[in-house]
Amino acid sequence: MIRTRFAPSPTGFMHIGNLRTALYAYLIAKNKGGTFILRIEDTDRERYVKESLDFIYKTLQMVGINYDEGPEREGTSGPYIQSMRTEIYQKYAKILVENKNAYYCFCEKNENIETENKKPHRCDCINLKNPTTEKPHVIRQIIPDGKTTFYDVVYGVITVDNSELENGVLLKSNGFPTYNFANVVDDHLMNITHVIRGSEYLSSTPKYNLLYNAFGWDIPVYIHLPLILGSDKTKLSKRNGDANFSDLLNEGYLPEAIINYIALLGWSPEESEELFSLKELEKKFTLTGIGKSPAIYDKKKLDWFNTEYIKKLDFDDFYKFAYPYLKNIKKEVDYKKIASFLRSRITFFKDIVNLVSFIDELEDYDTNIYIHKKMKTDLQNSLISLQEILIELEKLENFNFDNLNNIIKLKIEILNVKNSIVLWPIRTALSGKPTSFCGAIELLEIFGKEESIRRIKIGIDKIQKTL
RNA sequence: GGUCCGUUGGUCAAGCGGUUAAGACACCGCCCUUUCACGGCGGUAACACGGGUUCGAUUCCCGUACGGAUCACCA
Repeated sequence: MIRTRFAPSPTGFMHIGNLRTALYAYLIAKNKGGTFILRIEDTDRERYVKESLDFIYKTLQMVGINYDEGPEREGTSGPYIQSMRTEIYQKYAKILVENKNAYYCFCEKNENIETENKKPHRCDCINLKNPTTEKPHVIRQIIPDGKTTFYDVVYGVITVDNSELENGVLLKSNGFPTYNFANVVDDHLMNITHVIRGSEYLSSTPKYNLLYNAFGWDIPVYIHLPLILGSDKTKLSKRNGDANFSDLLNEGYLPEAIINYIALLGWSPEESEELFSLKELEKKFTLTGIGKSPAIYDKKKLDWFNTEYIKKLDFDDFYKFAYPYLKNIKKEVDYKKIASFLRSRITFFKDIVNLVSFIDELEDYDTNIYIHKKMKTDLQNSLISLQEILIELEKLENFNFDNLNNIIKLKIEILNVKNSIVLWPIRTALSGKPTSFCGAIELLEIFGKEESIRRIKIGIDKIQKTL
């Protein structure tokens, strides 16, 4: 039975990289009917940010990643918040001291870190005969001589010389465990079978193995995930594309689109299909599909997923999301009709604002937009079309699609011209824009008699002035 | 700087000794069409470099270059 966990620390926003780690851990468990656990690693009291816990819960909930065990959802090995387990870590740290796999250390905290010529911490505290534990101290791991080899599912066999490894702190002087230690203890106590985390932990993995060995515990399966980089190939940041879940939501991305996109950042399915719901991902996820080279986060593709998911929305949901933007239209128009035209034309719901702006206000426009090579229109024939159609519109009472369609078809026949020579000028006069979300007849219907005639007259007037 | 990891089109990526080197996004063109969009069809574009191994290397090995990670009483 597979048991995986997502173990975020509540120190900030839910970053896209973290979300992907959560997603993969979830998928790896669910693909095999396993258990997915959420564990909060809040052992750093200084960096603790209260709101970030909410971000974590809310994000997972919104994207549909439900944990089987975790805070508020206790399973067999809780509590799942590390700050509530400090005695456990202290107990296990003492066991290691008794084992001679750890020792009390009274060294000063290493504040100024030099990046060059760093030597792993080794100190004489290890030789102290009867350390007085009343004095401030930490407990450090003892790194034996030799080499450590481990296997990672995506990166393969990796060997590191132990001299590279530090006698790392296990228990801080304030009694809290460090990440490394709490992580190992909890993963064992919670029976985690597969450890899924970012590849930045690759180089500290040997220390974990040494810890497992010191306790005589089984080593879990390691699955390190390639990094996600920004557009400039450096670590994601505000400058190169940013990416935390709530920002993306605010920008107008749907949770389904975000999940689908990040699922494909570092993993590829066996078939070439790319549009997957969470449920489908659960079925299709494979360890062999995980790549090892870093992926660059590119919003262009996310945009595409978003337009796809918007198109997939059923009309009622689409309308629900579109309504806040549609209701800002002052003119009395048929929102649902407009919404139906918008469906395949937006990447974000906020795009509606610009697409629809001409409805309330006919902006001043250049008569050049009447001239369209492919539509075979120029100012002269546009003028004639508008003048001719105006006469008919003034006679027509009910501006419904069929009526409008009939008189326009008839007019086209009488004038004996290409459809577009009549339709393009109408569309242009009504919208005042080179493009619009629907065509001439639909616009006439939306605007109704009075406004349609007003705009066509403006168009006629403008063209006459230009000529 | 030490150690570890990576390198297929602009981006995501298949490939796992012999292929016309998939597919997706983006871009361009054509078709459809009353504009735009949707949809359909097509196109441009890649194996970082140098040595090996091999009958044959994108694929295996070794260097080089470039990129990244890590080296905290942070996770």
